[in-house]
Amino acid sequence: MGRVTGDGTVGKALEVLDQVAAFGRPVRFAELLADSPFPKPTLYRFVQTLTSQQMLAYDPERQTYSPGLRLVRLAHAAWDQSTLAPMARPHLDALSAAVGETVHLAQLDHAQVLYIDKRNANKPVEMYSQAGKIGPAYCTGVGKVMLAHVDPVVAENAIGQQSFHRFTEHTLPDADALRAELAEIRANGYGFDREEHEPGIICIAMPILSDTGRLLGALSVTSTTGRTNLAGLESFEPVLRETARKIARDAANWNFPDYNAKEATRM
Amino acid sequence: MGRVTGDGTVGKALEVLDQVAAFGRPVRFAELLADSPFPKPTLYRFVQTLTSQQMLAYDPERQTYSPGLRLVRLAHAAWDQSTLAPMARPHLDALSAAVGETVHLAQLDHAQVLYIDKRNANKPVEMYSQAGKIGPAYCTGVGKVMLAHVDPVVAENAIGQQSFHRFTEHTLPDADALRAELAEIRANGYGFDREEHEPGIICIAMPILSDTGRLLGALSVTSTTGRTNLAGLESFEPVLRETARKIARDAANWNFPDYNAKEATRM
DNA sequence: TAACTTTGTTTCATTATTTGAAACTTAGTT
DNA sequence: AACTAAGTTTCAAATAATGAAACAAAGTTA
Repeated sequence: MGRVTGDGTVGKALEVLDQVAAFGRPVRFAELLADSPFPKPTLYRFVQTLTSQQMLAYDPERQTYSPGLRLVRLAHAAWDQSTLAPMARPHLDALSAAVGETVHLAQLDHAQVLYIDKRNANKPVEMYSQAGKIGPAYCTGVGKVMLAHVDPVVAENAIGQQSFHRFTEHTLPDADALRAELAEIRANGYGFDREEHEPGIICIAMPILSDTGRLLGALSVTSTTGRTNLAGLESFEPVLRETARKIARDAANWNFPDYNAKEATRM
Repeated sequence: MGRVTGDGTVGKALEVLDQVAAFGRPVRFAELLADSPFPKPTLYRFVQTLTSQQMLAYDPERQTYSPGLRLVRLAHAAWDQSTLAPMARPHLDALSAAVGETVHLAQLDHAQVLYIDKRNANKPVEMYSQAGKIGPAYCTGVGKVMLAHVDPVVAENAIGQQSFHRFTEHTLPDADALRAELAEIRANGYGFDREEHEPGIICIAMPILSDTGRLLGALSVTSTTGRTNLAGLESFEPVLRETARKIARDAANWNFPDYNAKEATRM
């Protein structure tokens, strides 16, 4: 299943890392090999290298590999430096308290939705379980509002990569339906998920835009058809809009051009 | 500051990734170069490759690099597959409710403590902020109980890597003091942090051991000298021990030898 | 016990990639 | 216009990756 990796040895090694992560459970060398574009010794050395680098963890008893702890360390830095999450946190807390429903914060990653934070109304803990999770862009509220507001070239590219798998009878069936929906979202300024991903699950989603109009991420409030309906969710629009604005404001001030803090040393 | 990387090109690229993560803020190419063992074009290509692989994110406006979103995706898999966190979660919830204080779940990573989950008694949200964080082993409760119960070769190696920076007047000053403390912890079965890392902060820590005695991780309950003392914390010992036992039990059953689930395909 | 099978590991000549001094480009000074 | 600093490209030499084949170890079957 040779992908068009490029990027030399490093790219290939990372492809192996993705493969292990995708298995979702400890995996044996032979299982990787059966699905690998690489010949046996090549794959073997990649796995050895990644393990020695703590990017993979090896269980000698079961002879299995899993994603390694170094990834958790590195991701902590990524989450803290490269996402909206740290500065959005207090605003998410407030939003969650205000609406009393599950709240998501997401960013666009490649052509997918990456959830970077979450508040679960009732039991407010379940978090890392969601942060880092990815979802489809074409059938989630946050996905659609982000596609609607991102650079058109990026959007078209992303649209071309959607699977348009029909999760429910309300799932948008193809690229044209999605494009029409995106136009409507642009007109309104926000969007809905009308049971397009899971039956009974609806949400209202709001883009987070910088003052120059650049897409930063998206917020959503999720509920069920048993508890409310789209009109009910629409009543959250003002607080959602305000929260998005605050996050965008804080985001503008955060990337502190603080380049005097650490002076270049030798050279 | 050339480390003994080894592992060829992949190892070097990951070293660069660590360097970017360590900066803790968006960083320019020249800043990396000033602190890099690699010559300019070599570092340049690593950064290019990592960026193209989404392991780094590039901000063209500011010409800065940060850890990339792919790390967040990968870490989600790592956290879910390679840590105690998923199966420990309900037990942590229960423990947190029982003791009403901040609770940590940690694992040993290399010679450091890696916090993989947390319950904050009062405001129970603040999580990913802690998951992925690392801490010193020689002056934290979880660090010491883990060093006390891990394979002696690993422990000695880890002891050799501790900095023994004197955070407070109670910080253990050197390897010998630490070894004595570890012996005492082994005798008791659990340990304390006696304001060794931060003044006023104390904790009781309990190792999580498999039925064969292998170290899996550690739990701790943290409080302040204002609210309680070591004797007060010691009253949590039974519930801590029981929680550790339950997590170990679930851990034994989880690594489902489920190798019929996905059959190797071609080959 | 011996033959077979499966899985994991090592070898080594060939091939392809990485390497880095130097040169070049671009943008921002002075 | 001359200078400077940061980023980018070039290309021959040095190095590392490659993978067919052989090997070792563990488990299975006869």
